[in-house]
Amino acid sequence: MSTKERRQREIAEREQLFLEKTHELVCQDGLLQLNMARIADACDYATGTLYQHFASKEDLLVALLTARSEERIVFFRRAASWNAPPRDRMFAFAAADVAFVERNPQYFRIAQFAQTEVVWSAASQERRQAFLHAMQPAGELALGIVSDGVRSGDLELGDATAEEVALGLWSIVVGTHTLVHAAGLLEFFNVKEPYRSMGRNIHRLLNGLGWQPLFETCDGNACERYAKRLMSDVFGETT
Amino acid sequence: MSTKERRQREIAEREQLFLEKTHELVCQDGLLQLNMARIADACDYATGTLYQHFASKEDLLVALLTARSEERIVFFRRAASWNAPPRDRMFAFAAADVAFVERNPQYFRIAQFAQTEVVWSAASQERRQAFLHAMQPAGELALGIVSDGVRSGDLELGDATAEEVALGLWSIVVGTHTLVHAAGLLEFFNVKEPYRSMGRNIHRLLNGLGWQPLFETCDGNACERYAKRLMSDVFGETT
DNA sequence: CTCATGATTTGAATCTTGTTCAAAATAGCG
DNA sequence: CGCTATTTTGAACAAGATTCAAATCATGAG
Repeated sequence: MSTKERRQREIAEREQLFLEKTHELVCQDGLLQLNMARIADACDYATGTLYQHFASKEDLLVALLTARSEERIVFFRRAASWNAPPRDRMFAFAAADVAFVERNPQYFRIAQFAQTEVVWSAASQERRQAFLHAMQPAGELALGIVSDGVRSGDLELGDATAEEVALGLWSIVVGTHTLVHAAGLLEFFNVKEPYRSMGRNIHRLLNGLGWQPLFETCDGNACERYAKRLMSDVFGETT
Repeated sequence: MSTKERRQREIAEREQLFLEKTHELVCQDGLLQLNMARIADACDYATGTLYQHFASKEDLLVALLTARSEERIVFFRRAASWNAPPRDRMFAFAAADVAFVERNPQYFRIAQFAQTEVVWSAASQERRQAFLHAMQPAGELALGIVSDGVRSGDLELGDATAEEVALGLWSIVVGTHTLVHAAGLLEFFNVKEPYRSMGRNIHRLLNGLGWQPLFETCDGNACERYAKRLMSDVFGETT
């Protein structure tokens, strides 16, 4: 039935609209002010209609995260497909998430909130699953870079697994985001330029893995230049 | 006035009671079920009385975190005062937080939730400040270990700062906690035994810093033995 | 001991916001 | 053009955070 298909499309479009407006509202007034009635209002629909798409507010938040994740994956993809040695691509991969979060500060806020037990467990199974699937390419890309490193002979895993290496970077990035976003925390502990420090610590971790070519972190200027070049080469003009 | 002092003490005691019962309720029924009326009820006080201590639910959560932080600091302190080379103490420091969180799974849940923008910004300035001050010893201990490393000649900072080194460990630990607590995430990405991987990655980071004596992470069994010994030596019997 | 006064406590009332569902509107179809 | 099924609506409901007027209690003077 073509009418059925049209209907399907209309519903999908409306869901997009809801998600986009929600994103707008969050950007505008913050997560704190977000409420279901306001979202429905902003889209000129009744609250009930909103609930035909999302089982709960939590569900909507996870869906929003999923929708916006494609954009995040674009950054990862760009880092992974950089024409550079695997070690640089691995570093770029971590930098990709910093670049993304810096351009989308509210994304991390929502992610942090949505992945909280209270919110996460209140979202529907399907939405959570959809989020994980949306993130899957990121995992695959990361593991791909590690295998490239092994294949090219730059990296010897020994007893480690590719997942372990990826987890190392991932946890540094997630942890740094978390600390950066906890207002007042890093200032209190006298940490300046956390992302710059993060970059150097990632270099150290990769050095510690023996991933060739090793990178000299003692020279602050060199680190600086490296980061600059990477950012312009990989995340340069587009978007 | 002695009566005034007694009153003061009584109020402080009541605040303790509120915090303890809240903690109990969270452990029992989870953060999701927590509500102000129930807390007041469980303590045989009216809701209004609860609000004389805490400006809001968020305020109470941050206060709870602060109260329980002393216990967390105990773990850090034990690691920092371990009779071992600075590098081992640094490693133990990170392990301390894992040991603490494993024994207090709900602490991290609350911390994660409370440090979310939504909750954190809804707590009062004073409570947030108090939390940061409660955490201060942890920062000082960490920096102390780094300086010990430098003083003993095991570590050369070069252009790095002690804060940067501490941030590296801190972000790995926080990041790993976060990933571990996001239900289903690590399973989905096929990561097994995240804390074990975290330990090895921390060794690699410290190796990458050139912090002597370097630790060979290629031998999985050696890592295992090291972690075992550390746990029993440092967090052995007590508590 | 008694009463006046101020501080504290109480819990019902209020307000906000997420969620539901009966009624109204709409669409599809013979 | 009706008839029926589906969708949309938004007022009603529920849950829980927060407030505040009234009640209670503590203190101290007379």
